[in-house]
Amino acid sequence: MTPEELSTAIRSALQGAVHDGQLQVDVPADLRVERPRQRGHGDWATSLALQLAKGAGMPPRDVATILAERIGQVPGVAGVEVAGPGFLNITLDAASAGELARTIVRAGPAYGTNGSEHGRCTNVEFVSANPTGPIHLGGTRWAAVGDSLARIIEANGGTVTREYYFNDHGAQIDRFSRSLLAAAKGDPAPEDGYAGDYVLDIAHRVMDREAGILELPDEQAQERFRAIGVTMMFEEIKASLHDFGVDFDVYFHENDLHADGAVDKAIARLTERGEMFERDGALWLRTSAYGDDKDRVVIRSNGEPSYFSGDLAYYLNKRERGADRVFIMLGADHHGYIGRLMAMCQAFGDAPHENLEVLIGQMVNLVKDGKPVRMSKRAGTVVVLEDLLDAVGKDAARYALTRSSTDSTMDIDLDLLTRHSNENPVYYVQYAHARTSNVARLAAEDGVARSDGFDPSLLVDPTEAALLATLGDYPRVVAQSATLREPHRVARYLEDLAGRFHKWYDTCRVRPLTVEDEVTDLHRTRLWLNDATRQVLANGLGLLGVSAPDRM
RNA sequence: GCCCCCGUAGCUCAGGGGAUAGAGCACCGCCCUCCGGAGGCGGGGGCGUAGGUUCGAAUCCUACCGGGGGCACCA
Repeated sequence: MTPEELSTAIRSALQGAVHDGQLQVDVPADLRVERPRQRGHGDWATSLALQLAKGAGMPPRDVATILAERIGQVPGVAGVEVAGPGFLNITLDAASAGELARTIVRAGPAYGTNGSEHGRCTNVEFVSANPTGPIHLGGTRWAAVGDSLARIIEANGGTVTREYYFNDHGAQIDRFSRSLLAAAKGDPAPEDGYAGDYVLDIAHRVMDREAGILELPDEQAQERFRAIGVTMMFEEIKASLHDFGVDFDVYFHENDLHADGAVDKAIARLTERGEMFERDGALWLRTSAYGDDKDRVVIRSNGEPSYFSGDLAYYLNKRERGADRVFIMLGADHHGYIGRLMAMCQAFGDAPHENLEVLIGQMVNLVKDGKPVRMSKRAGTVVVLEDLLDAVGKDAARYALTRSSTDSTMDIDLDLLTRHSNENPVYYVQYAHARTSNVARLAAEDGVARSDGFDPSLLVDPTEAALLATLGDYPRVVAQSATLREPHRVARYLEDLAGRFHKWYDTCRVRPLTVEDEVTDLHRTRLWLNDATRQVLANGLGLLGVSAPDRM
């Protein structure tokens, strides 16, 4: 029995009590069972009676008693107990609980998925780092989290477009190309330019590609450096993201919005809607009408479009390409941007926080010996995606960046990058998966086969009940991670599951102790449970973009 | 001044109102003649402060304290 099935059964029990006049309450829309923290409080618990007591005009324990009697009749429920102020603690019979192992194995990769996002197309824009250098830690965090979130929404049945906004239009590109030119000439980097070995590296590669580029007049040379250098940088970013397991469906160039008239179109649309106005020689969007602090310039008084103009066009473009919902993931240093983006959304006639969501992630700090380290090119403490990848590998890097909430600033310890340590919880989870693989392999050698027997009533060990209950939680974790946009919940869940598995493994053998011992249904049934665990670990790790190794 | 995020164990962090607040790491002590000890068992220690809402608050609200990040005709 899955927790969903149990919840449904409880709902029926409640409806029955209402129907028979035992209780006079509204049946709540959200009715669910929870895993009690304490052992001894049953397999599942609900505080339903406590919630209903007031409306029913009865003491909570009386409500609980009425419900307990009815829930106790549900097939598969071994016992119901009224506890404390009115909790209902429910124990399933082993057979009913154990059936879940077979359900999971049969569902395979589909276990935990659902259709709640079916028919909805979400455009997820993340990373979007400027092509003026490698991806820093902040962008790396978004790469991991954004890709996971995309996977999770897909697991909820949604269609996702992963999108990278490639900012190749404005002043920072000029600074980058001037920096390349300066580096090529052996001059120091411009005041407001970019420094670092990678600039010199790109400059050299541009010169290799285009011999004689330095013979050109500065202006033309700079333009060549821009065109070639930006493309090279872009390819590098793409390649390192790929190595990180993140591939975008669309790399969108800001330049195109300006070149193909998309900006003009967006402005025309907003003008039609009466949202634009002129002041001081500039063209403005009246974002203050929709909650923004102030109005925002779209075309500057010098005739140049502002950065914001690209956002207008880009949003419209995404919607016209079929996105029902647009996610934009930004660093905390951009939180001040939310107001104008939401106002823009509304100005287009869309629903803010429905058609558009801005997800803010806090910063990543570099730490050494518990002390913050400023990222400094001179000190060699700039850490980029490749550094993290080289140091700990894709799995550990992605896991570490995904396992905590994006609401918290994150510290990355510099020592981790040099120590190659096994402290990462990812190994705990991966090891559990490797163990399940090992057990399955050895069981097969011993002639233990799932197909020969399955008797879930044999799964009576407390560690088996705990493992089963945790396995049953997985679908809700996937659903909740999606609705809250919080991939870290999957990671935390996997750590819990891995722990339950390790404890079970320590207590319950899947294979006979020796070759002389007979293979029984207990062994076979436990193999089902082992394989179910393996499946869920693999499914969950997949959502994080982390591999599920058979050996470590 | 205004806005956003955070403050939970020595450290890094989970805990979207529920029972005795958890995990990893670190520290101490144990556990395979038995599926991989990258494991398991036990121990010490914690919700920034003060109010409020609630049968019940780490969780919701308010104020304050502390830390981080923002408040451009820059991108």
